[in-house]
Amino acid sequence: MHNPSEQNFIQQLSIDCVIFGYDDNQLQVLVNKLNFNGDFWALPGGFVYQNEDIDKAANRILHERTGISEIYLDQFYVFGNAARNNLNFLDALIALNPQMTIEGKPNKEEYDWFTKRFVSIGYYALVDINKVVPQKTDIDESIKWYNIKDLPHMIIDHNAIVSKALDSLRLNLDEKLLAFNLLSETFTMKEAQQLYESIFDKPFARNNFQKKILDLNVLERLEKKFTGAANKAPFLYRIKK
Amino acid sequence: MHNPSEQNFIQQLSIDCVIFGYDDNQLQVLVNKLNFNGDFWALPGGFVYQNEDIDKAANRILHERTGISEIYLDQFYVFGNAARNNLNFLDALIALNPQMTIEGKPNKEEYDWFTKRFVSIGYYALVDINKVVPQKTDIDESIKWYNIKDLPHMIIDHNAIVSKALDSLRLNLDEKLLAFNLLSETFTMKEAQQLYESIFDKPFARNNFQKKILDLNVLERLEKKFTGAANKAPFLYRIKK
DNA sequence: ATTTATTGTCTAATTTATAGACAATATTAA
DNA sequence: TTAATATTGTCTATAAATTAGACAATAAAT
Repeated sequence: MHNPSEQNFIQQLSIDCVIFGYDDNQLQVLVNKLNFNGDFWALPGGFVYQNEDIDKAANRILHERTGISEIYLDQFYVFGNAARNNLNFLDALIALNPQMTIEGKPNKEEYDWFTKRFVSIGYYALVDINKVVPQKTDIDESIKWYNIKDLPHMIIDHNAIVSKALDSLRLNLDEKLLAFNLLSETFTMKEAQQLYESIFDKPFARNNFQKKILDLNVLERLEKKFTGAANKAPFLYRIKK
Repeated sequence: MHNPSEQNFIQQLSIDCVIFGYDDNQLQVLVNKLNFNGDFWALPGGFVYQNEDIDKAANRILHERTGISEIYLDQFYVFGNAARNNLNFLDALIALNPQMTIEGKPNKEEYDWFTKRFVSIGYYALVDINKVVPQKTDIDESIKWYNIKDLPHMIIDHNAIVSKALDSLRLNLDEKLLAFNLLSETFTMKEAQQLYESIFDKPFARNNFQKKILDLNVLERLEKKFTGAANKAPFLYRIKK
């Protein structure tokens, strides 16, 4: 990425994406570690070009980091406290990374651009974790899935952003049939139930969960899935076309 | 208001407020008519100072136009299409208001500031219409309550903003007990029911509505309200302290 | 053939929501 | 003074939805 202060972005406006996946019976969130000395973690984010819809910008950011698009993505909240800026983060970063400075001083334009107060629009995305190969950008040392219960401490308010995104996910899960975006194309009822249990962090009764999901009338039943386990094989389901 | 391009606002970011009231058995929205030649209506809105939380900015805007604060106010959506700007509106305004130009040209800084693409954060507020005396600012010719079913055609996407605000109001009405913000301090059950009916634009059964509301366990019953009508006098209620 | 763990589904019990009914009552009309 | 009228408050009956309990079906191991 080039110096954003030289690009045609809207100033002081950013987008932060909470990209949810599901693996290992747990909700996962895509987090990148910044490619600098020091342990700086951040949500995938970016800025909005002057001629770009904010939804398109969020899609672009999602595509950059996951290689996929046309995925469920929705804004959920705007984080706009006056004190919300990169000052502390950037000073810590520069202190640990003298190569960023010229004769001891950071690039002034870039520093000024970054350290202003930012209003950030939070988007959350739901992806099939098997379809995503997380992509580093040149500011990333790594980008990885983290169990939502075991996230690293991230910069600024990014941990709070994840928390708010989870609230929104829970609120909208049923109404917008969001859960199936997190599963593979075909799945068993047990997998769907475990996903619900991990999202809401509470158990569901098996018999009634199955009824509730089937009563949605959005799934079609496919062949059985023989797992080799010593019991009745479950059916596979997928969303009706 | 001074030329906003000379003030310390965040650029290209605005706030638009959908201020809901309730009167005449109908939801009402506060709309101002701009103090220029031509019929330009707009939602109360404004910009965010560099050192101001976005929630504080929304509160300030609300207070400017209604004289009240500490009222229910919440962000509900961000409107951020790339094509979202004041260009058409401002050109129409200038064409009808030659006094805005100097030697046929508008103030360039102000014009440039206003005609950029704006990302607008939508807030909705719920007020007791009896406590509000709508306040003109110096850009307003008038500011008035309009029946939500009979709003004027407003600038840019303000009519769509109201529509989205109403969706959010309906979604959150029960969960956050929002309705009582729209009523006077004391009210009858019938008034509460009529409010619900106007918000959802559908009838509620009287017996079950009363049960539902009382089962919320948030109201206390006061004395009867003698209206002079030839029938049993209804009780007054208010929110428990 | 028997055992085991899990799945799919049925029915019963409980809770919640909706509909119907009626007594209470503030005023008007007789 | 009494009856009529319109509306309010609340009760009960019915219907619908949710939750809990039960059991047959079955894939593989014993």
